[in-house]
Formats: sequence, C-alpha cells, structure tokens
Amino acid sequence: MPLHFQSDKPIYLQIVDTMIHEIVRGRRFPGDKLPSVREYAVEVGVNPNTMQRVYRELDARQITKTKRGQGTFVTDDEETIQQLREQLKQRYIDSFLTDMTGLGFTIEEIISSIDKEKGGTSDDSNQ
Amino acid sequence: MPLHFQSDKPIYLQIVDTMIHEIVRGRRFPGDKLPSVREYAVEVGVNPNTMQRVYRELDARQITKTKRGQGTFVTDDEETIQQLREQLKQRYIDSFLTDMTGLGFTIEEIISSIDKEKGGTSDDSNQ
Amino acid sequence: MPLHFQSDKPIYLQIVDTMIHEIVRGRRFPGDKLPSVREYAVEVGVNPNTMQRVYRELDARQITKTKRGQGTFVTDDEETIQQLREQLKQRYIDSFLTDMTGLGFTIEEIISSIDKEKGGTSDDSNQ
Amino acid sequence: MPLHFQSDKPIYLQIVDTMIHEIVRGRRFPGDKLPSVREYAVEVGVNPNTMQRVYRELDARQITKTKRGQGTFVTDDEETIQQLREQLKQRYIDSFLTDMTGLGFTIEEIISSIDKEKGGTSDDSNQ
DNA sequence: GTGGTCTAGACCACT
DNA sequence: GTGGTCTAGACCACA
Repeated sequence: MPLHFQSDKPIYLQIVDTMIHEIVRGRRFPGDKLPSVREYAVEVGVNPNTMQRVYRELDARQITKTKRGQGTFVTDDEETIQQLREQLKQRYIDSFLTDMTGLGFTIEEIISSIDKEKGGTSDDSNQ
Repeated sequence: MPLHFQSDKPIYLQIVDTMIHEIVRGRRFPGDKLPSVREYAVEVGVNPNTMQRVYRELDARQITKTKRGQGTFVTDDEETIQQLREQLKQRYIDSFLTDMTGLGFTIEEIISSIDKEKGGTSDDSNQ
Repeated sequence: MPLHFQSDKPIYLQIVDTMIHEIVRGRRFPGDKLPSVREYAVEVGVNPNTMQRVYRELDARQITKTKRGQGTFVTDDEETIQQLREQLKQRYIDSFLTDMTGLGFTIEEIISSIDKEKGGTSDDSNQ
Repeated sequence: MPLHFQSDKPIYLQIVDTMIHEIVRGRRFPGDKLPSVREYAVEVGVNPNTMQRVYRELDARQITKTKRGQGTFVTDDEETIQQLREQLKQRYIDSFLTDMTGLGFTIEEIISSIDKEKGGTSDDSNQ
C-alpha cells in the first residue's frame, strides 16, 4: 500500500488510510505507541505539518489517543478496531463487486470463481 | 480510471491498461477505430511519442491491429478479448482475496458477505 | 552484415537482426553481457534511444534478458537460440530457392550444383 | 530487387546488376530495346550521367549492344546470357553456402533441408 | 490525413 | 554506472 502522491486524494488522508490498514491488519497493536510526528514525517517524507494533521484526524476518529508529553497510542478499544475492520471489508467488497459486475459477471459467477481459489496462488503480478 | 502521473507505473502502461478496460467493459467494440495517435495524445495530455508507444504495445499484445495510413483498430478476434476479460477477472479476484485475507477473513466469510450484497448498494465510496 | 541506413528496413530492426546473427553464429554466447545501450549506440553510430529500442525488441523476443541497473544479457536458454538458428536457416533457404527458381533452375539442378561445391572455394565475391 | 542507394556498392553497378537480373530472369528478351538513357534515368531517379555509365558498362560486358541513333538493345547472343545465368547461379550458391555453413550446417544437412522444400511455401516474410 | 522512425536531451530508479 | 521513461520536434511511407 504505497503512497501515490499526486493522486486526487489528499496526502494526509492517504497516510491515515495506511495507518488504519496497519492497525486493522495487525501490524500495529492496540495500545502501541506510534512514532513521533517529526520522526514519522521524516520516515514517510512529508512535512511535519501534514503528519500533524494525520494524527489529529486519527485522534478525531478515536483510532488513536494522544497523551500530552507521552506520545500517540493506538486505541485499546477493540470494538473500534473491529468497526474499522468491517468498514474496510465493506469498502473492498463494494469496490470489487463494482469492478466485477462492470466486466459483466453475475454474483453467482463471482462467488463460483472465488470458490475455485481456495488454496490458490496469490501471484501478485500487477506491475 | 484516471491517469496518475507520478504513480510508479509508466504512463504508457497506464494508458494501455485503461484502453484494455474500455475494450473489455464494452465501451469500445471489436473492429472500432481508435483515435489517431496525435488526437488521443492531445486528449490524454501526453506526448505523441508516448501515445505511439501505447499503440505499439497494444498491437504487440494483439489487442489492436494497425493498418498503415488508415489507423489503429480494436481486434475483431472475440477470443482475444475474452482472454483479456478473464485476465482482468483473475487480477481483481487475486487482489481482492489478498486484501480480505489480509484482514483475517476466511473464504467462507468472504463468500457469505458477498452473498448478502445481492441487490445491495454499489456505492462507489472510494475517495 | 553492415548497416544500410537508407534501406527500407528500420535501423533498429537491422541492428536487431545483426545481433541475432552474432548470437546464432556463436560470436556472442548465452549469458554474455551486451554492451550498454549508450556504449553500443556510440559504437554503431545511432541515437541511444534507437539502441534502447533494439534492446527492448530483443527482450520482447526473449533473446536477451535485462536486469535493471546491471545490463542486458544474452538469454541462456539454448532452446531459444536453437529456434533462432532454425528460423535463419529457413529464411536463407527460402530466399535462395526463390532466387534460383527465378533463374529457372529446378530443385534437382540446385542440389546437384551444391553437391559439386563440396570442398569448393567459398569465394565471397559479392561486391 | 530494389536499389539501396547509400549501400557500399556504387549506384551504377547496382543498376547494372538489376538489369542483368531482368535479362537473365526473362523479363527482358534478347534483342529487346532498352529505354533511352534519359528516360530510364528519370524512371529510376538517378542522374543521366550515372545511367550513361550503366549502359557503357553493359555494352563493355557485351550484354547489350548500342546502335548509334537507334538505341541500346539486349544482346541476342544466347550464349552470353547463358553465361550470365551461370555467374548468377554461382554467386547465389556461394553466398548461400557461406551463410549456411556460418550457422554451422554441413553440406549434407543443407541438401537435406532443401530436399524437404519441394513444393514448399516460399513465404517471403522478411520485413 | 494515418502510423512509423529517428534524433536530441532530460530525468528517474535501481545497484 | 545500468536501463527506462518522457518530451520535443523532425522526416518518412502509405493511402
């Protein structure tokens, strides 16, 4: 999930999404301390102001909790994380179904195709 | 399917992909004449040489057929188009399953979720 | 096999052919590193872009394999090279027979003439 | 047999060769009148002086005979034409054998391959 | 008009 | 260093 600057989506929202993914996919755990704004800004290669906005947004969505003087931490409310997971799921499904029905496949065909994939190779040859 | 200049994928390949999508989704028909290289280059906002490369690539993949002095045409070999459709299908499914299993869902959960979507809202909320 | 600029065949295809000959005739070996695009362009006296196209074409035909940042190498798939050799053989034979039958010779006369050449002078008097 | 100006061979000799081919292959008959120097120069797109040299060369080789005030005519000495035919044959064979042995084929293999061509398709797909 | 080729010169990503 | 991409602009062959 690389950042594609110059995409039509604001950079800070792209980073927010990336962070949500990392949390939901279990790469960052509830209660984990996130990197400092400055540190993370350098790592990602954006302006600290942009990263500040990322953390503000995450806090506003109660995905993280910032403690003054200590840093920013992933929420330990599993319920919230579960909701994020459901949101992502729904987004993936919607986008997938839009793509597939655009190709003219019916729900039944789609399900049947997925069914065949059980244990299949996830050969990520996009580029 | 907007062009993301600055993406890591070369512009000419992005345009190739776009063209393939348009053909597979039935927005361009077998035998259709494509815009001229120069015309399309202006429309998309790239250099004619870049667009030339697009047409060359499409020809090499036998997706189009170029007739010197006349223009470039979508192949009328329905078989080829059908293959493209299958390729896209497989790519969408692979990518989708990678995403979903990354979130920890099993094939059964995924199928069950899709099943619930029958007649559901295909609300294109990507942005 | 000199380059005939002004021939009707594009320069880049002439160079591709030359390279194929060099490989098939055993002047370049499987796995060999080719000269760099820029270097070879200077040597042959064409624009680097033209030479780039040559390497691209060779790669597309799987005659060479390009490793980013390292260079372009003759394929080590002997099978591919063997196929090229057969192609060249067929082309030479076809062209030769077209010429000879154009002069009114029958296959039998042609074979008989070649037969007499055994150990004969291969006196390259083309010019 | 197109003319490749800028080849290493002088243009006038290229035209001489072309003329010889036309005679030997039976496209011009013994006794035929050739176009006038000026006429033919225009047709081929060369300077009349160059074409003059062509006719002089053909006359010198006794392939044509120029009659002042009447024009230039293909020799009606069938013997001479027969010799030309033999020369061309030898040249084709030498060149062919050089090519084939360069690819590593033996005379026996070559003959065997030609033998298989009897009634074969002469598919002239060079360019 | 159409596509095809070539040059010149720039910038990028990878090692 | 390596190859890969893109632009700009020119000229050609075909119909």
